[in-house]
Amino acid sequence: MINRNSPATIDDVARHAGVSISTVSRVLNRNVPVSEEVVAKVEEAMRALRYTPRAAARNLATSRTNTLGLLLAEIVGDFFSPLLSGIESVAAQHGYDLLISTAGRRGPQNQLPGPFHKHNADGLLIFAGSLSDDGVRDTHSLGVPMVLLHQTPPDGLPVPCVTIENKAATRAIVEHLIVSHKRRRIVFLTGEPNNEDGSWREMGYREALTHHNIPIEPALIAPGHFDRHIAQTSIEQLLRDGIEFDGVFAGDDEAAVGVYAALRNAHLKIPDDVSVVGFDDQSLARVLQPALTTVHVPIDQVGIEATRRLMQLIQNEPTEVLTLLPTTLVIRASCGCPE
Amino acid sequence: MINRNSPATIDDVARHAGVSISTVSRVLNRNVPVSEEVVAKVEEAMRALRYTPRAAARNLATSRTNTLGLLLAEIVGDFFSPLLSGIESVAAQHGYDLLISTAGRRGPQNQLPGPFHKHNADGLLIFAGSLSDDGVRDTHSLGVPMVLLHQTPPDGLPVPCVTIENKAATRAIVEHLIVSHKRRRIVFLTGEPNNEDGSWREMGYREALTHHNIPIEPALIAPGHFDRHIAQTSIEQLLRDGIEFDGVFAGDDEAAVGVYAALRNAHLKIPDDVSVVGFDDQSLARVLQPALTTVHVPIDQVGIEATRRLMQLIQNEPTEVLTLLPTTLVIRASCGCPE
DNA sequence: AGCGCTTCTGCAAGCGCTTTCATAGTTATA
DNA sequence: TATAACTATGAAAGCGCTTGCAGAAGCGCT
Repeated sequence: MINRNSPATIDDVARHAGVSISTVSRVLNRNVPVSEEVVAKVEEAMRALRYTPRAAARNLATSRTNTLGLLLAEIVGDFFSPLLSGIESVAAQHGYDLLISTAGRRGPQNQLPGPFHKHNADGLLIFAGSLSDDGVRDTHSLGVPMVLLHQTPPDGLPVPCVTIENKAATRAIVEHLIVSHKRRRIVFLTGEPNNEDGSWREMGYREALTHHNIPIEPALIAPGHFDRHIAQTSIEQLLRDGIEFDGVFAGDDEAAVGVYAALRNAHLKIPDDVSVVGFDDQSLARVLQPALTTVHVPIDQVGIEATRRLMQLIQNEPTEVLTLLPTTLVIRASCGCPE
Repeated sequence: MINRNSPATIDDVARHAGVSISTVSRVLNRNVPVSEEVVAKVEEAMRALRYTPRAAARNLATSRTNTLGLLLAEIVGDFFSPLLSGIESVAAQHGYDLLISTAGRRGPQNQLPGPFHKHNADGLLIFAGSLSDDGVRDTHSLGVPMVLLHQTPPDGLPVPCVTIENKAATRAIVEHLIVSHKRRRIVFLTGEPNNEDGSWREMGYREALTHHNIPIEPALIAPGHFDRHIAQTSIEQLLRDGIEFDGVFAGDDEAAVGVYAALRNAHLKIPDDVSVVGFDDQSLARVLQPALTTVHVPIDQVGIEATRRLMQLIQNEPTEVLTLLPTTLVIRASCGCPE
């Protein structure tokens, strides 16, 4: 075997097999008939030379990258693995690779990060909080196929968006507290200011209260930011301020952990003294004692659906602009129901 | 603005700025002096045409991809986010993008998956369970820079490996059970058969027992596979078989969740009746009641160190073959210590 | 003015592949 | 048997960028 320094190219294979490079290319792509005999020869040559085509060259020639870009705010939490695994599976199914990048702690960017500059990925998946409205507008105007996750496009731009049903589920879980457990003073822990999921959940909360003629009390609305420490601090503050409450909608499960801690430190019993509910149905919801009543979010489906939409976009097929995935109530014990 | 269908190329920029494409390239790369005046003209042109260079063309010309490949068995669990976030941060620092692929449920592969075929990434990070020993040998012989995570290379191949200290930490936590809590019949839940972390932990367990003259009882060693359901089933089986024990090393925190569930169902008190300890210090360790005594694993550091090693390899700098990251005992309440 | 330097810029040759077009070889049809 | 109609293959022109080489200025010297 001729072990040259640099890896084999299509030329080497062609020479070894005694055919032209066009033929090798055709064996590689199988888009045009090639005789059995030649295929065998070429494949043998490829094996002998340990040939693998170089992606860059194909990309340049075809002006396609077979790569999807995933842009995230940051890589954290229970959320992330199922989302990514959903995305990866669909991308792989379609023969696409996945390039990942984060906006990091700098917050939403106006510019796409380097890896995703135009034509370095065939399409983009943009997760909430990673690209500003201006950035979305800009990228869209460049004609890059993209879909937004957990974030709606600005100005009604026709950019597909995949997210989950927040409002009705929140309303349902809060009404469960009101109707089944006779709670009247229910704390609402907010998401971060610009978080759309959080805003919708707050609307659901308000609807539930209003529908049952319970006045909305600003003192019961405190920051949670989907963070256990912030949530814990908020609850401790309410307790210290002597504000009474008999229920808590934590914003999400992660925040519920903080609520549990604050309540435990104050020697308050869940659910006897206070009902607590979360949102997301993360794997820790089952682990908490008492088990957390929450809303199940099909986060892997978000990844799957978003990637499907993106594939359609790339293939110029029509696709829905808004995909709202259903969420479902998961009653466990923290609301007061028997386990 | 001339809005042609296809995006601007370096030629368009050169024409617009009245210079040659070489000059544009040099402005792009800043590797050769270019006069201020020309730089300004070119940058203006790039802005006007919304030019962004095409990665494929650069890659082809330079025969570098500026991309790192990350190969995983599957994307699951608490493990994954910090690992990836560590990797991503170092890669980004060095100007590298991250391409992700999973071996999926098919288990370790002999072949690299498509995206990573030679020269489609400048280097590879291979996580335990994603590439077989043959695959590692093969890829290494191709001269692809690579580092292994949580997996040692076969045949003492000089492939850098980054993993964590398992044995001493396991021995320490088991000895803690023996010495501080007078446990004598300690269950060991294993990892999956070929998991190296699991094997080292088992050695640490055996050492601890032997050192304290406690006979090793095969009946106390059962499968845990770092999975809460398998762990729960194993504990339930032991209980059903009437095998007595006063302590459990669960293998990892995830398995500890299953142990908690089994014990709770059997109305056994942790830590009064049985001490339970885990490994990893996942975020749920603090959430369990009682809080889980475990071993802290710096998983983000594994990602960071591995990526650093890979960068050194790519730059032909010398690098360590084995990096063993330290783990530390985290005493909480599940062993019997006061919280 | 002429010389050698140094700086900056342009020319042109690739990088490794795909793909159009033309051609040689085969088979079917009249 | 001549002709049309395919079929499998090859030649060659790109895809958009980098970079070695050479040439053109500009500079300080002699």
